[in-house]
Amino acid sequence: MKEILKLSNQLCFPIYSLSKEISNAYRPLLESLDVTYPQYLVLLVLWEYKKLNVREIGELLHLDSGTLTPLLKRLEAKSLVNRNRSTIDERIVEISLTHKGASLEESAECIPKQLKEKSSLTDQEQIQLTHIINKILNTIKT
Amino acid sequence: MKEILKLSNQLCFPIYSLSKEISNAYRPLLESLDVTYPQYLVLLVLWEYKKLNVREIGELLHLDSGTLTPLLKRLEAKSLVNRNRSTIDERIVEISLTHKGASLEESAECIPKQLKEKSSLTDQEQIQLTHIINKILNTIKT
DNA sequence: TAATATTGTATTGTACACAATTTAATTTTG
DNA sequence: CAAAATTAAATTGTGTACAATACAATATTA
Repeated sequence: MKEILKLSNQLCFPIYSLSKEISNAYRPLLESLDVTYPQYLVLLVLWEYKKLNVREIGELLHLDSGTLTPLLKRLEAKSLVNRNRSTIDERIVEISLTHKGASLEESAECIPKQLKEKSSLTDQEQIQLTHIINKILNTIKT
Repeated sequence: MKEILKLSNQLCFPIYSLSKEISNAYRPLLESLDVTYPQYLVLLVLWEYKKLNVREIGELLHLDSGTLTPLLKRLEAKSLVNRNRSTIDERIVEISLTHKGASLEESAECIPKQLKEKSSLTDQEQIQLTHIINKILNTIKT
């Protein structure tokens, strides 16, 4: 058995596991909002930027249209967002919050703190972690 | 706009992005083996442990039967693993490597180094990262 | 030992995630 | 200005991921 191929020697695996566990940790917190974790991320950027088209959301969240189109349709079905084709450039679909979607921000406010408590990290560790991850992200992109 | 809900203030998001980018970074390297990243993880544990049942693989990789059953069937269809129901306890399905699956380890040997180069991390940073991630993983599990 | 509980896997349903392709609209350029 | 190139979404197909459920086999216990 090649030592280098042992699971415990893979850097990728803890990251992969952690990402899944984070989604799982969000699930109960997002239940009251009736959204999934990726849907919550879309709401986050819409609360921040008010109005974005599909491409812009994809750039912010690193998601492509094959993921976003059905996800946004589900948010639309829940009356959380509006999907409107731009009249200036009809290729573009503008996504905006409905009143209901915008008002959900109030209920979401308590979520980040709850997650941070679950993570049990010190501020120092959180800064280190973000720094290292961003370093990888900046170089890994082909 | 609540500052705490800004995307850039979320710890979860870089982890989520990084996990996806790692899968993407593996894709071209795994193409020659004709496996996906989760399939590669299954092969990793099989190369290490030789023989595991479905439950054991799930515990090692934090995956449930709903994910593993079809994934293992795909590996079986590629003639990389055998699925055999245990004669001692017929509920158990033992997963073992075929000759082809075992021999793939040779070709995989070069992959971890290539990934590590893509990450551009120093050994020190890699240790820090693993440490912090494991700290979160140990506490986040409900 | 018969009734009950637990265990291990499979199945079903919903929701990402991304490659590849398609379609329509806009821009570029010859 | 028309042909070609580019752009933005949507669609299709494959493959995870997980909750919930089903089901059969084994273990427990009254």
